Amino acid sequence: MSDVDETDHRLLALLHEDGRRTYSEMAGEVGLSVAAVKRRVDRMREAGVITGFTVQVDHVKLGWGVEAFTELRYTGRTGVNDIVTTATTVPEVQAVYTIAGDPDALVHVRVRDLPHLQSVIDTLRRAGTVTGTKTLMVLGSWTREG
Amino acid sequence: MSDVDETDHRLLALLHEDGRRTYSEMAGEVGLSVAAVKRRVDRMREAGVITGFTVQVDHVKLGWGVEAFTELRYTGRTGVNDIVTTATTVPEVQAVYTIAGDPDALVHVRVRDLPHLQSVIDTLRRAGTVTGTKTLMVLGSWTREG
DNA sequence: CCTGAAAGCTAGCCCGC
DNA sequence: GCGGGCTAGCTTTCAGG
Repeated sequence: MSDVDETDHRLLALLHEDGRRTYSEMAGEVGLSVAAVKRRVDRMREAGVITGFTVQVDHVKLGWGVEAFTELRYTGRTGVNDIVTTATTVPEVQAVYTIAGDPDALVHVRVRDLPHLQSVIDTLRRAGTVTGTKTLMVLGSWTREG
Repeated sequence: MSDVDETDHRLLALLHEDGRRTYSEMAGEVGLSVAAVKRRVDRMREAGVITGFTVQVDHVKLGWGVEAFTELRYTGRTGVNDIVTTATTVPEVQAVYTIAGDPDALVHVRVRDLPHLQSVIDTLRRAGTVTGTKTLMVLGSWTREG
């Protein structure tokens, strides 16, 4: 398995705060050489511990100010893949979580406004044999290190 | 407001795929000079459209293999801030969403195992005047660009 | 918005422990 | 296996046009 030591965790924490930090800056923080830091980061990418780097965006400033979670319930005949496949093809869907118990899935969506939300929910409702949905409107959110 | 044009959106999409992409690579993609790309990215950071850059991590490989959403319900006397403050001080909490209606909040947690999950839920339950919780265990997840 | 040059960074070596 | 130091080439940065 992946052998991630204390120094690796510190590097991950530094990259979590700022994914564009330079190797030389991190080297100074953890007390290693630039080459050693690069080797550790490369190794974590190779091992799949680091899956990538991304930009964090304020969606409200881009006009996508409405966020919601929709709980999905569907019949026993509907496979999990049907739901996930449909949901992932809807661009407004940010994430899909399959759940043990009730509901069967939780879908995180981000939309421009309420009519837009309604159309997305309608799309989800038509996926597979959905027996019911319940949508939780997000009023405010806090994300670690957002 | 923020004036984000088509080129800016293409830059955001490129950075979303790979937050460590170089300005020169993006310049080639959008057909601008390196300096022009840097100025646009700097401007978006300044405007708050870009809030930061971060690394994406496979938490399962780090031994945090259990993920769940906990719905919280609390009394009218409990302020939203009480819940959010408590939740954000719990390191296992990834995100807190305050919700319109029922439940009052949705908390995304990531833990090592089930006993660990139980202790986190107990902590949340003691926050403010929580009247009830319902935890949705995540079996599988898909995240856009995860 | 582009060009150009200096400073800084990255990526790949070799070497020692 | 781990680390450090080096260098060539690229990237970033900040003038100026």
